[in-house]
Amino acid sequence: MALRVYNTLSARKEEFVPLTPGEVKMYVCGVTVYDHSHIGHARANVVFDVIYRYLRTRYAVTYVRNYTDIDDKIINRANKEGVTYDVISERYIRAFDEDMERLGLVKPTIEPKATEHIGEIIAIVQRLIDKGFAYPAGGDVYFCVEKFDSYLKLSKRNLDEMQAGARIEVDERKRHPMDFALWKEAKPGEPFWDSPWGKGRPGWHIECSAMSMKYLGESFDIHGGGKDLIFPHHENEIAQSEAANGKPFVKYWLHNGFVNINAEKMSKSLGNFFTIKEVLEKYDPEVLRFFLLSAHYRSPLDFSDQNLAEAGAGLERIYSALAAIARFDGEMAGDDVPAGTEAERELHEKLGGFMGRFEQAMDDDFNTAQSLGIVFELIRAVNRVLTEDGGESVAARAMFAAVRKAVAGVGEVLGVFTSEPGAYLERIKGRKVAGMEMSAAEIEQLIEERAAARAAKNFARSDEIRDYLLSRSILLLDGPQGTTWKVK
RNA sequence: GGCGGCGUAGCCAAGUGGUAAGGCAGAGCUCUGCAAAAGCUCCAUUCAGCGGUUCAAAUCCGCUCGCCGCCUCCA
Repeated sequence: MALRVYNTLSARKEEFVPLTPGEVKMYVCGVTVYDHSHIGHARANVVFDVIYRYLRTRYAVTYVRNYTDIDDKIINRANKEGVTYDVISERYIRAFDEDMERLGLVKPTIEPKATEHIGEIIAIVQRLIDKGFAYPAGGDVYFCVEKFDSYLKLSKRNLDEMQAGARIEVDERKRHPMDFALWKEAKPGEPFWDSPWGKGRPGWHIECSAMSMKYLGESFDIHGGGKDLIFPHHENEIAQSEAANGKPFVKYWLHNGFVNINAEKMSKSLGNFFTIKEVLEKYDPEVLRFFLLSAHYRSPLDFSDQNLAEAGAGLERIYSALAAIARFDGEMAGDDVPAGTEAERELHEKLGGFMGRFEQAMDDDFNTAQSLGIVFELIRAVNRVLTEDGGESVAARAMFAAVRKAVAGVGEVLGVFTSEPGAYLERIKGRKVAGMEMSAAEIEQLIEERAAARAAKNFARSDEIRDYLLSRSILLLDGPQGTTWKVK
């Protein structure tokens, strides 16, 4: 089945056909590095990480994700701290890289920095001036939006209406209020690069045009970012790039939805944001990732403790099942092992359609929420075989091996289920225990005491211990191999 | 004011013309000394509301209500 993606430019789902068969060139706007990244950044980056991972299974993908390492906010922060701009940008590039690594993102093919492409930026600005799309004004250079006919085709607005609602301070040197800066003259004390228009630095949007053009060419397949970048950032990128090159810039524009807090957008200006660092102190990175993929990437996603806890419960259910089948070291035996019981037949059926259904979900505009539902269905079938038949049969063992392989395959695309199941469960347990007043050793000791009481049929004492532990959120699980415990 | 999106069970969330996935929570049963976990069964005659198109609509169209986003830096 063919991959279909929602293209912001056409405002609908389209079949994905790369410009060059077999190859995909993809650019995603990274972060402006002036502070720690928050959950909204986590979502955008995880979403495009999954898109990249999925595309990789079918195409030779070149994935570029930039760092915008020169900008007003970086300069402001540097001034506040009394350091140079690059101290700030380097610090937060490291912080971003750390966050992304913890969230299990694969590295893009290329991670260029704006400041390393000043020459390319100047060349484009010059070309735009030569072609009459831009004009110098003082030490600034502006892009002339009226010269670019299809301006606002991505955000689907029109210039006149924009003016009516605009609250921007109009610079006298601009010919049209919506003209935007390609190059900004350096004020005293600001970092600068030499240019034909004097000392200055790039405007906000031009760096993405320069870097995408350099690494992916004048026309490429996919450009991504958060919904809030549609205007003005991506709109202006289109204007600059298409005016300079005289050809279509990007074929498919993909935009992810916001992370909300109480149904409101998480943002710096509202002050209602959580940094990735803070959240990872409380939740396992894989739980956060699982949560971010539990909704379709274009939908808004409400961030709350309850929702994170639910994601954690779901992920734990999957890992528990994987841990339960880990002890069966069955071999892959193909489809020819006859399934005996009804539960085995059900598992066989779920297993047979699994990868196809997963791909179908992902082919429909990267529907990760649906794909997780498919995983849960498989897991239930596994658990059923486990409880009803014990999972000892040759057929069951063979299917368990296939389940492990299938889940690993899905995990490779989604970037979850990548831990060894037992290790994951221990990790989660350890995280919960760390926040409690009881140590694991104390718990183990009480469990031993309870085992002795049970052996002596002293159920009153046995239950007393269990209730006591339960009051401390410790749940006991009696199994054939003895008693284990987990934190509620 | 302009443009855009969303509203599916107690909660989260798929489904965009063919008769409501999945998860969390909850109830009953099996298992168990009793529990827990797991499994099984149940849990939306209905998709914000009202009209319309259609053999058929949560899905298409119109209107109403509610929420949100962009138009200023933002993932």
